[in-house]
Amino acid sequence: MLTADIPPNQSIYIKNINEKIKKEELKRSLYCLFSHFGRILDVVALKTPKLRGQAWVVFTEVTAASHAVRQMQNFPFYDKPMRIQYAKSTSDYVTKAQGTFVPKEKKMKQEEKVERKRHAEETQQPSMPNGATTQNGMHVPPFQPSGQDTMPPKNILFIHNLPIETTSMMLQLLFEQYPGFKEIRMIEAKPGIAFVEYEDDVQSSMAMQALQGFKITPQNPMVVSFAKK
DNA sequence: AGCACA
Repeated sequence: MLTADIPPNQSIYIKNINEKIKKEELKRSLYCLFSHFGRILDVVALKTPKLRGQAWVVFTEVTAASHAVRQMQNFPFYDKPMRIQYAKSTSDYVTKAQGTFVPKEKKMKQEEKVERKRHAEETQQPSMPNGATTQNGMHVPPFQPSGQDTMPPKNILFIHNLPIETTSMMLQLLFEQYPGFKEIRMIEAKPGIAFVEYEDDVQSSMAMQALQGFKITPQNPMVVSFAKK
């Protein structure tokens, strides 16, 4: 089946994942990397011979999955570009929630198409060019694909739009929550910006996703990008 | 390349 022919699904299927990454770390990383697209219900990764190097991320909303498929396509993840498609079937997590779950042995023949809900979900979504507001009322700035046509991933983040009274201690409290944190660098002569260094670019990406748009004061959503060379 | 949920 042609990739483009797979109908939209709230679960995405990711392949070409670096197989050296341990399952639990992989799941955590995927969760961090994708959580800003929407609420994630489940992340599935198996290391069996047939399923290694692949994973599924289950969102609550098809539109979140659509954005993830487009914006994270080819994102360099542990040194390999992710290849993302919609999943071919509905996650057990959601069929269980819907009460339509069919246990493994029985689904030899799953012919009875559950097409009912399809068209309602395919309605094209305006692809948040100016950011979006989430269910909990938080404003999320537009996500800049950080791999391909903008800045390449880097272990150092560039932060701007900080309130001028920001101190490196304040930033440290925020950024040290994410693994691989090394240091904050600020320049006296240039208030409102900072550099944050992580051990590698996967870890810096996680922090970027997590803190993108974070407001130290209500007026200043911070803007996080990869530092230039 | 490979589409699962133990």
